[in-house]
Amino acid sequence: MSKVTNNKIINVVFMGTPEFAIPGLKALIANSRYNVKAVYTKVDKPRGRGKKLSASPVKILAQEHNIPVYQPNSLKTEIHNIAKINPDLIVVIAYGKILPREILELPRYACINVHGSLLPLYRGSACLNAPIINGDKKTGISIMKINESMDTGPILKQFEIELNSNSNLEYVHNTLSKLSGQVLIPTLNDWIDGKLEIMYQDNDKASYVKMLKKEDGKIDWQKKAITIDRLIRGLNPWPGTFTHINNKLIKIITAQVAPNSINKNHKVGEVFLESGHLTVKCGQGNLFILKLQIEGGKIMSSSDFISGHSDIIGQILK
RNA sequence: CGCGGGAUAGAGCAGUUGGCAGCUCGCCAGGCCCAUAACCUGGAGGUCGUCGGUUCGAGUCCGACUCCCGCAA
Repeated sequence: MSKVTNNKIINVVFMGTPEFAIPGLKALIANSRYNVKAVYTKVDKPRGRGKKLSASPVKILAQEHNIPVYQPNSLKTEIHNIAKINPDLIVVIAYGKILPREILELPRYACINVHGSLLPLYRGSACLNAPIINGDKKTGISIMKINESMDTGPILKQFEIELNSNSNLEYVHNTLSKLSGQVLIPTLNDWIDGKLEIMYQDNDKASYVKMLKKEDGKIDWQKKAITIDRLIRGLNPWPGTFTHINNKLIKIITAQVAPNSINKNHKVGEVFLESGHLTVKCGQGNLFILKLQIEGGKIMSSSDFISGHSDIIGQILK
């Protein structure tokens, strides 16, 4: 064990795909102790209208810095290539693929993952959404050593942020993403310099969140207003929450639980006006709809919507 | 060439078989009331996305283009 800080350049392979991984990759690129030798990201997929091929944010950033980009379908065929790169460290942020054991064993400072929840809570891919949907008071990021199963490895460090009744997915995503960019380098430094004690996860307290499907955003008006509001905050802007009126799709962008004082005789899912707000009766309580989006239209405030659709008052959403 | 919807007043929308450009909200001026996200009267605000075609006449029919959006990924 040496007390002298190791100033040797750390060769890094970075693996990541979406916007969430960008601050972390930027931090690595900007720091002179780390040398990003290669970037792994998911293959370009047809996205958007017209099904045009589009590159991941991580790929675009890597190319801007002339870092070699690899996009294999499976990492199993890449073991040889990564061994050739001979990284001291592999950093994984939202890559979207499982790393085979042989790769885990390659770098001497291991494979380190930044996960968007306070593990052992919310292992899995919907880790950003789950705390909001469940109404948690806090969430955060866990920087951990990857082992063979999903998000179960020992934790190097955790960083918390607070949530309140207005926190939405966009806030959690942006805040945690930015936070990961700030804390990644100090944590890696401590790890490499042997200053960290790793903490094993308590499997009894663990939970797993499945990958979100579009259908998860369908609003069930039978549920409590507060539950629906959490769902809306936890799923927007992506994958979004929606309902139907007259067989037309309406996305609910933002809402707010209405005061308890309203207690009129409406059916569940019925739309009515209350103090100028577009309001929906829920299984318990009422929900003010603040912003929505109709098929083919842009996001608009509910008051704008009412201007041209006053006939929806009294209709039932389903 | 993945499927589909749309562009009309500041905002949201309607506009039938081509025939004077409309509605709700907002805005401006005035009025009313103890009072209101209330009501009354008056007013401003449009090259109907762009270009071309058909027609005596096009928001409306035909063609091309630009932009926006839902599905799907």
